[in-house]
Amino acid sequence: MAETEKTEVEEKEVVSKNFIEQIIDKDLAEGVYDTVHTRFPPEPNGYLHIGHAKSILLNYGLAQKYHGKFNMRFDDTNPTKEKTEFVESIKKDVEWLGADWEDRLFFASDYFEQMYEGAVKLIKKGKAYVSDLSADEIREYRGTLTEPGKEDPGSRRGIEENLELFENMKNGLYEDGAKVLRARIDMASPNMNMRDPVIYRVAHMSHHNTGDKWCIYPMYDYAHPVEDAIEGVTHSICTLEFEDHRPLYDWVVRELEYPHPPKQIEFAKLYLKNVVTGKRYIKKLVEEGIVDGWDDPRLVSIAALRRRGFTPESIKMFVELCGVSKANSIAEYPMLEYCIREDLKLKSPRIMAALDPIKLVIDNYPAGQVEMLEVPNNLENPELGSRQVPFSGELYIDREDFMEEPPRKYFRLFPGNEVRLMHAYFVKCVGFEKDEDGNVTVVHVTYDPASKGGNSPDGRKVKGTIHWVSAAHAVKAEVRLYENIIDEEKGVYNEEDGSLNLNPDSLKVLKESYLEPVMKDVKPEERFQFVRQGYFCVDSKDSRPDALVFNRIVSLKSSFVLPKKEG
RNA sequence: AGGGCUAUCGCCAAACGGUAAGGCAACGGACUCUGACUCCGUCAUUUCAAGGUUCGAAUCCUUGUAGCCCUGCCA
Repeated sequence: MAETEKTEVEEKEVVSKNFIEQIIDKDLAEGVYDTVHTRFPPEPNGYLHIGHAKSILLNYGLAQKYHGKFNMRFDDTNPTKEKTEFVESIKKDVEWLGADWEDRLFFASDYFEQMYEGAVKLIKKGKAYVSDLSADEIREYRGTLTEPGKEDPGSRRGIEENLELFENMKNGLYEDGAKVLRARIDMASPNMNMRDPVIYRVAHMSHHNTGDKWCIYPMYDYAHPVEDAIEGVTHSICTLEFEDHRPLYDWVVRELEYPHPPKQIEFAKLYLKNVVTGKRYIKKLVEEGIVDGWDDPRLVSIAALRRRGFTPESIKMFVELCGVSKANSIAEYPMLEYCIREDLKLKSPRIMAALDPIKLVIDNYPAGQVEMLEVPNNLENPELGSRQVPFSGELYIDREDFMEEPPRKYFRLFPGNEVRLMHAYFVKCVGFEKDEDGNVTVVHVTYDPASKGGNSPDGRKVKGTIHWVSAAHAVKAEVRLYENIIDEEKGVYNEEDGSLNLNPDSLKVLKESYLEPVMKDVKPEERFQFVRQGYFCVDSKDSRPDALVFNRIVSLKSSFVLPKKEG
């Protein structure tokens, strides 16, 4: 006991901190901050996917770990892209993942007044000016990656005039695009973001939150640091592509003289190999009816993962396994599969199901007899209790558990072979029937009554144990099996036309599977292991009490591969 | 000489000048009433490359190379 405790402590010490935690530790130690306050700031312009889960869980996890706070904030500064529909779906997804923002749900648009005042302050300091340049002209004046930009004529305006013009912008005197407010920084900066970035634009458009109150809207680079500062965020965590924006972020908090300026830290996004996350691609799949909406179980939106049957715990395990760094990287899907198997292993009951059923007839079983067998729900977790399973002389088994001519090392049913019916009896194959197409329809066996419970008193062994359901008692269900929607051989994108390389077999629907009778009262989102088949989840969208639908979340690992048939 | 960032096993990722953790995957084997689980074993003499500093380098220096990001009135 003392021994194991010691090793556990040692193992804990080995767990190293990621680079963000190291920065936070340093900040705390040096007194830069005395608390940790993070936030998840999505723009409500689409559905969240697995990549967002990393950001959500990272930010929430840090707040928890350091006993700090985590805010939920919608970064809704561009009314042309945002919809209330998305704020609702995002809230649902974040909640489902378990990231609790308590009473701190915010909208950037709630700060429009303060942002406006901040802009006025910049103008008064001579740090911002109104520009008359068109979008095209601004681009021209900006210069290129190798040449410096030119001064904007508006830059020469006096403070009073800028103040007046900016107020006019706010009051709706100008058309969209006629004027912008620019920060005065450095038109010759090697960092393009510092070449007098636009910080306010005119847009006469209704906003999902503020309606028609405003016709000028702040740009991300100006708005974001202000939002963070207002909320008391300490560590503003974002993705790598914003590294070049950090000097601007720092410029804003400095010029606005916030007493406790937040700090931006960038980390690498989470990508999954052979997975589509691009909005326009998914939109196309939905429109073409290739997938059943944004929550199609083959997709990796949070809603899709939820519908497929992934648990929040498994997603959390996955992002933690992936780690946090600044190196662009692509995780492999089997890592996610590992996490859901690991999470469900002890949590979910294990039941028997014949997905692609064929009849098994026990020739010597007393006609009409039914035995009730007591079967544990999870051998590895006794807390899950047990259930009654009816056994009779006519069962369904899976088609793949019988072969007329077995290859070497095939342990299941074939003429003359004896196997165990799980939790029941030894049976020996004595024959089979085929239809006119040559498909096996019925397998005939005889059973050994002495082997009840699954072992023979004479000590003889069988190599195979197969699952079954009693035909007369079985519950019929639809079962959907999934593969990657992408053809993994070819990769995600077609090199010629940029289209997706789709896997035509990504969805396999089994209309007539048979499950144990306990399954008849199952609820949406309930999860089970179907013995030897994988983990399954009751579909929340299509399943009905009288027409059950199951999604396979993930198959079980298997080291068994059918040898190729010679010839 | 535009700027910024990154490079450690097939994939992720530690190591912070003291002699390459761990996980996923894979492969052996044991166990097994799930060909699952579990267990045991194998899997980087070498860290993008080449030089240099040092008793000692993945870590420091030099010079290269490769990849990602930046020229929205998007975020």
